[in-house]
Amino acid sequence: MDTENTNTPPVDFIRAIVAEDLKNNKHGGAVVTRFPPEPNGYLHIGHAKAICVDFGIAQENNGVVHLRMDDTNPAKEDIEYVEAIKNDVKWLGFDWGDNLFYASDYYEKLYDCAVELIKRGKAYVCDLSTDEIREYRGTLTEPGRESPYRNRSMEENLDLLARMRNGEFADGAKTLRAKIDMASPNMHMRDPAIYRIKREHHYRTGDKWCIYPMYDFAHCISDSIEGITHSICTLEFEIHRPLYDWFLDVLEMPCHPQQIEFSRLNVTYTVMSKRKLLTLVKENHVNGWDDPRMPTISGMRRRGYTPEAIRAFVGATGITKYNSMSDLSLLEHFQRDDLNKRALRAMAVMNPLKVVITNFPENTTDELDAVNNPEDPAAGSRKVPFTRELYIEKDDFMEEPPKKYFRLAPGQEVRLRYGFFIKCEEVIKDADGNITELRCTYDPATRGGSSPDGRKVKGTIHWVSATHAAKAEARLYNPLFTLENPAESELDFKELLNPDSVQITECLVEPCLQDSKPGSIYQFERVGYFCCDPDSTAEKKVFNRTVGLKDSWAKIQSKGDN
RNA sequence: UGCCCCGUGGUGUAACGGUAGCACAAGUGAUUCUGGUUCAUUUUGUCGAGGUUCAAAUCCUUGCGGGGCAGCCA
Repeated sequence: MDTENTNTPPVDFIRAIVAEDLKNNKHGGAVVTRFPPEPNGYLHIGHAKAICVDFGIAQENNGVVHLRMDDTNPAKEDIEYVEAIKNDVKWLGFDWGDNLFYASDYYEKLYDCAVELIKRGKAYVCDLSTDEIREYRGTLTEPGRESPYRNRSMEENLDLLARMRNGEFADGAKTLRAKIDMASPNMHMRDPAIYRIKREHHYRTGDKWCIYPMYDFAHCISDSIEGITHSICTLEFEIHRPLYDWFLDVLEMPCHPQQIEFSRLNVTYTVMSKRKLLTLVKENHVNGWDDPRMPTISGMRRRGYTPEAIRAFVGATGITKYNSMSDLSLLEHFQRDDLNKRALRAMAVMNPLKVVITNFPENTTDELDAVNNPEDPAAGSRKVPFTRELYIEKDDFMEEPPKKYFRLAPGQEVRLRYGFFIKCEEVIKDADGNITELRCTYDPATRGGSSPDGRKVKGTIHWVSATHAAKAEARLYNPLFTLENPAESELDFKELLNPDSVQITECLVEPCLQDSKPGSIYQFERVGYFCCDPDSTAEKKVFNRTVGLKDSWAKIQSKGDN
């Protein structure tokens, strides 16, 4: 029974195919998948989906996953990328065990297959140039013409291929082509090239080869060699499937994996094409592949995204066969969901406004208890120093507050988180009328945050001690990844990388953050989730904002404006 | 205007001829020492037209719409 033509429901259609194959004992009960990136760039969130699918399907069925570097184009590939790929896959939480493979390890076998193809009269060496081949290929609506070299004898083809390999011909002078059907409505079946001459140093095989196999030829055979049962890939390879099957059939390979396609992950506001990401890196629009603005796995890691959140996002996004655009807010949801449970809380003031507690003694520090994570009692608590001079967030004070503003205002009382109730008594301004300082009084009876007389306060704000706070740098990436408005066709980097894509702010953080290590993630209370960046120094920590907290006040405000 | 794939709320996805459900987003209310979290609750959908059937998101025909394919890239 051909599972392909059975009416499987769209969701989990891959699972359905695998289950059917298992039921029919198609591969002797085995499930072997593979994740086959080309090491020509860093992995991005789109690859995360492929990784989750490949590993997920295997794990569900007690199968194995091969990590295979699809390195058949020496011009683009590099060892740096293979290391990054391994690192990122591991970080995402997947383990390929000993099953690390390289297509370049199969070059000899692939060559033998090419010879075999010639012997079976299914391939020929063609002398047409690139332009001529294109011309002979025909168009989408017209059939192509056969190459004048199509009917060379087997002996001549064998000899020519051997000489191609020996480097007797110039780059591009000849190609080995599959002999299929120049009139096929599928352009990929019109005698596709399977070997090209390319004198390029390969990062693994060096200069051993001057001919390299093409994807369509190398991929199916690599799959077959490795005993892959289900070759899962993205939709754009759908039209390649007849060719995938053709090679394996003609060569009568003992293992014939089934290629299954699903749709790529697309996320709003982000550009996923490796070519574009490479351009961003190469032209220094960003600071490398792991720039926190990049939608790469390494960029997201540096930004503070967690593997758990990414996996949950990918899981929620589903597997289908139609192109879709997933909302970034879904990713952010899973990120908040994960971090809310795990991230330690800390107080950090992004835009400081000085507050003097006039009735608090000078040169005195009160050590207050602060809960590290209200969602996780096991996270314990810490001491936060409270002094006469503090900083609060500028936004947390309004001289003329609109209705429903719960924070500090002249004569109004708020709670300092884990601290005291304070009341604003006086607003100090400079000559230009800018607010420079607030003079407040505190209620000593409210130590810890609640009043013995049962008095309620609507707002709770965050703060740091002016004498104990540490200076830090906050990097706010807005709104997300690289792009404000990803163009589909060509990149206009000036427009894409809006000037606000990084906003660097000096901020003040509570002293405990001096000990934070790169990679550690905090929730700055009422501000957002921040990840300590490797750029941090001993004196000054750098924090990348992962994602902000939900802000219902912004909504209230914007509604008021309308 | 060739061939292939695909159309379910704003978005992403379920429902193998039998009650169109879930999540995100949005709205409302409650709780809260984070305007966070949590809880409750509301709104919005089968691309159109025919057909088969007791019954269609599902099967058929057709129209419309979206995507892919003319690298010696993967």
